[in-house]
Amino acid sequence: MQFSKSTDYALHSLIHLGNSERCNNVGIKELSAELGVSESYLSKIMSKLRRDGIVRAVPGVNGGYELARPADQITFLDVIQVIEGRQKLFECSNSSSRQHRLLAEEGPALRDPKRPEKNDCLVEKVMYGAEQHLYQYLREQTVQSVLDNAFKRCTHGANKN
Amino acid sequence: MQFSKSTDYALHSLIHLGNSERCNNVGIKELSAELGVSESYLSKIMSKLRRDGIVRAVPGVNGGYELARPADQITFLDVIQVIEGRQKLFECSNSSSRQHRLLAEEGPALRDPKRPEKNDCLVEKVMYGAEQHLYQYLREQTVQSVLDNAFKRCTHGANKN
DNA sequence: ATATTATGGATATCAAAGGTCTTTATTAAC
DNA sequence: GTTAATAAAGACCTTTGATATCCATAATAT
Ligand code: SF4
Ligand code: SF4
Repeated sequence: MQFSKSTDYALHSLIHLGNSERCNNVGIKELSAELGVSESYLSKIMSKLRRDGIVRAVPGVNGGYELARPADQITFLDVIQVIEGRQKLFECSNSSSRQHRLLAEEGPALRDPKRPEKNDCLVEKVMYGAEQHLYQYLREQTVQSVLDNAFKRCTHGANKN
Repeated sequence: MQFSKSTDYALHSLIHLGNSERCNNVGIKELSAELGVSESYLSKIMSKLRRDGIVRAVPGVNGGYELARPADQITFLDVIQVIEGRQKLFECSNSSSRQHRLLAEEGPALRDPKRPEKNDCLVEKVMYGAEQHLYQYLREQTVQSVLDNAFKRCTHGANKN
């Protein structure tokens, strides 16, 4: 249960793009040098980000990447979901076991009344809650907020001396 | 970014143990049949849980497993950390890159004053926050709470008809 | 003693992450 | 138009980790 290196790279790339908004179109060469990751591999990641509308890309001379929208509208959750995929945090593997009947079909009379037969699983419900808590937090963290904090600390440190 | 099947199995095993507190010592055979998982594999998982003090085990005739402490003191976080390990959700892979200097060493004068040079990384700080949010939620979810909910739903369904 | 049960190690299998290389398509500049 | 620069996409490889099985060993009740 850990985020992949690709997510790491994607986040750092976006932070660099956000910090280079002056001269648009940052090339893969620059990103690669900045992060210390091979151009080949990093370009794969950038392509993913482009397909998902996080960045724009233009090929050719003086081409490169730029953020597709303001940095304060690119959340950590956005990035993580692009790179890691949108699968659920927990996916039941054996819903046909005997266990299942106890936890998800307990009330044999509770079936028809109102709601049909949604996800009544109690374990999944807990895990779904965990997912939502995590996502809610990650939705509030943006590329811009990291840049702001870096800037804030910089000036604050300067003032202090 | 998904919990492993092992975590799934571990949780279901513990739920079953918690539900069978009457007749102590549930054998691996019973657990295996209940979950539909091979005895070999499941026993590995149970061993892990035992080494970490989640369950007790006794070998020999009429041996088996039982919860090592009350079900309301076994949290989802406990189980997840035993099975998935205690690694951090995000671990920086290239803290020697140029990027790093911008984000973690920005204030060149902020070094000595008070705190030495702790984890000043802004990205890790965000991810650590995510981890704490997730963990806090998972700490509140116990094996017992799942059982309670199952029981509650059962009786409620019975009353309704 | 013997049957039963958990433990630990060795090993096999498979999918995914991580990474490289080559070819193609697109653009700017000459 | 030609050319150089650049991103995109696909084929490939390697390493790692999850999943899973089997067997030999230790412990326990009868
Ligand atoms: S109770 Fe939920 S998690 Fe367990 S087997 Fe049924 S659906 Fe899956
Ligand atoms: S800024 Fe943080 S995450 Fe980025 S390279 Fe430095 S330590 Fe790692």
